[in-house]
Amino acid sequence: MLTKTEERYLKAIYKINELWPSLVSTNALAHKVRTSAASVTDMIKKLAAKELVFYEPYKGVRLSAQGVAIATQLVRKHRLWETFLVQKLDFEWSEVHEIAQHLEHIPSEKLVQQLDRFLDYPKFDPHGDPIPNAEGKFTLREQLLLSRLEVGQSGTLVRVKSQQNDFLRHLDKLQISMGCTIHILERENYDQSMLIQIDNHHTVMLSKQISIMLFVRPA
Amino acid sequence: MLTKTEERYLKAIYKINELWPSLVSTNALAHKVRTSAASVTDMIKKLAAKELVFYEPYKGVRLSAQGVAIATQLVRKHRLWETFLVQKLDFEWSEVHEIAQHLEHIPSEKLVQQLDRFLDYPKFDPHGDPIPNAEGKFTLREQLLLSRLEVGQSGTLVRVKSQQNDFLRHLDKLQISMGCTIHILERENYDQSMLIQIDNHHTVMLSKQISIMLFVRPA
DNA sequence: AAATTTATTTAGATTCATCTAAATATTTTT
DNA sequence: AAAAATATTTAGATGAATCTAAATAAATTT
Repeated sequence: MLTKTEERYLKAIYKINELWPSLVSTNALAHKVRTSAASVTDMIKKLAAKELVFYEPYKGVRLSAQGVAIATQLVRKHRLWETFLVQKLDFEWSEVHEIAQHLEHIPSEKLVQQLDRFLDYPKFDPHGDPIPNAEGKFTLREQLLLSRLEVGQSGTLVRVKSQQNDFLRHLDKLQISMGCTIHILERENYDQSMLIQIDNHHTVMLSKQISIMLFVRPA
Repeated sequence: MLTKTEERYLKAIYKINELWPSLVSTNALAHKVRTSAASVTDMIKKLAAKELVFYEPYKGVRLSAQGVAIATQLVRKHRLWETFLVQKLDFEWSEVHEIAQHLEHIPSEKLVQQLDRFLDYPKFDPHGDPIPNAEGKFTLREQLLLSRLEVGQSGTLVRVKSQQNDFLRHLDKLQISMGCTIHILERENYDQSMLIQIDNHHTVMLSKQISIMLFVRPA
């Protein structure tokens, strides 16, 4: 049985590796779990002793097959709970990440299974992230960074790249929500900001910073 | 902010005190939280320093008003989660206690509130235990130990006194479930066992041991 | 009331996850 | 390739929750 902390590290390694597929550095991991590099080294050794990661001192760490399996189940639980909180308990998408961080560590195979069934086996969570099934498999959708769309093109918002509270609440303010249609009206060359129209309705300026955080399915 | 362990102790004191309204002894508490008396003494001092309990060395411990408030909220969360697991996720009443032990420590005021709403403000959990509301108040129903009913009398099962897995599964086997009608047909004098009829249908022998674990509302 | 038994507390050690500071390895700059 | 900067590991300490063993207090028995 793993401690909550061990699970946190495994999932952090998984997530970093998802973005940057290579050995995960001690520092990157320390940043992700908000602790010191020294603590990370300690924990990595523990996980290596349990054969959940492969570790080469000074080089970095990567998950073993077993480590991947555990991390995937954590991601599954996290995303199912987020879906539950939004769909059933009327939470905002900006509120659920933190609570799901706790819920994902509740130990019960049956709980996840029944939750999945209760939600009718959702494939994506409120942020558009894919939900692994019981076997750890998940669907990848066609997706493209909004910043890559050309002027004149349109896309449907299918995923956001950050769960940060203030980022999501900013999107709320702009009335940008999952599934909305975004049409590119203009693009400024000097700062890559873009003028967009949302759901054929209102028009807003989007900074590059934001446009690289949104995934769309091109129309 | 309290640790999960501190919360466990507070709730344990609350529950022991509920059954035996007096100072809670170190040993009783040690037994309840399955640890040593020495550990309990340590923890009690910590809780006393936080003014959540009043502690007299060698005499015992009792909750302060603040301690009662926290314990009551834990009971509330525990019972709401149990209700959720049975009503929404199709768990058996014998399976939910352990999972709820974990869920009750998830920190989020809004989570409890929304869960309560989602369940439509239930007053009792699957074992018939009253669910405190957000203010900590709960309803007491008229209830009587089944063992106190006379031959010829009937009652409706409204509460069970234990959450133990094997006890509840034994009731399942006897087809005794919450809300069923129990009619006393005979009582043996030498061991206080009773012959009962359930829902005007099948007939079984109940040992005293079991009859003192069931609360009924007399018909 | 003294002796014995039982309950409780104290003392000292252990494990987990963390920290800071110092040492060492690696990478980058010059 | 040497120097400087950065990243990583080691060493030693800390706080939380636990343990065992020993000391002490309270309750019970004789």
